[in-house]
Amino acid sequence: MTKAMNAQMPPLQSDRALKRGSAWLATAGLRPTRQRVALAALLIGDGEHRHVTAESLFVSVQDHGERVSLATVYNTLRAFCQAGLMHEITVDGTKSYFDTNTHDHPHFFWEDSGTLTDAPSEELEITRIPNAPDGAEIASVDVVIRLRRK
Amino acid sequence: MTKAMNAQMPPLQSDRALKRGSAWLATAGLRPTRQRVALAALLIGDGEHRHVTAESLFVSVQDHGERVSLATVYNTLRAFCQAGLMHEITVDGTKSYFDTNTHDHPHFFWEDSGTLTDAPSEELEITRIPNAPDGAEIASVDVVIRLRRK
DNA sequence: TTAAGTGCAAATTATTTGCAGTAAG
DNA sequence: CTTACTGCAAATAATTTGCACTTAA
Repeated sequence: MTKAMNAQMPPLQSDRALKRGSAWLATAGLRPTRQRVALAALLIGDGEHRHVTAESLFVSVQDHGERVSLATVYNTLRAFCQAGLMHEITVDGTKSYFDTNTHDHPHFFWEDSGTLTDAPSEELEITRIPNAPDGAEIASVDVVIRLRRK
Repeated sequence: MTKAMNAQMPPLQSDRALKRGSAWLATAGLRPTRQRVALAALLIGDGEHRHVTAESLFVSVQDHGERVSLATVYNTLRAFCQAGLMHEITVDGTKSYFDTNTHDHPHFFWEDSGTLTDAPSEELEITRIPNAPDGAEIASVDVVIRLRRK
């Protein structure tokens, strides 16, 4: 089956995953359409956090035999971000990454493969941060650790 | 004149600025063409560091009465980065920013205006950083402080 | 003289949007 | 029913590229 092909995005669309996906949508008041439930199940169906691009999620959903258009994947990811279910992360310039973990945390960016993963936030210690200039406040502090293969 | 219009990108193309620009190119072994010297003078002609996008630099150079095509601005910025004269910074997703300060330092990103400025690095204190996973080494640590107007 | 640089215009890539059809509440 | 969602195809936006022309060395 597609299980082996799918190491990076494996949550099967089991009943449990679908149920979790629907619940996740419900917390944000989003309509549980077939497409959204499928995407949600892939994203958080196994309880793990996940980093995807529109394209990678599109491939995943197809691997699972669901018909969802690429435009809908884009629109859905945008809807999830607006609803606060996900966060958009900018590291690459050419494409957008989306993270199901909405807490402020550092990332590893693997420059060779263009992969984004979580960095252990316990191992990051920022003891002082520049003050926001007058009239501004800090919205977020993005920390990206760029990695190159040794 | 254009001086007032040009608060963000003011280095006049004085002899001194042009000379500095040429010297800068020379340090990287880049051919001092008319276009490159003009762009270099705008970028580092007054000794200040600068954050530009291809588009903003294109507008600046035109304000100074120089004929340089947008494609050449793109190609030149890429050449400057490859030569190590500048650094590319990814914060926006839609466009690339280029910084004449090649030292690792934090940035403020003004979300409303899409402006990038330096944050005082003395005020940033990172006392611990996640180790690079096996087989990888840290290429850089990018810190972007996103600001919203209060 | 000759390899590198420049400038168009066309191509590419990621993403968004208009609009007619479909489905959730 | 009625309003939001979906899907296609066309539109955008930033950037790159092919190729004939120019210029620095």
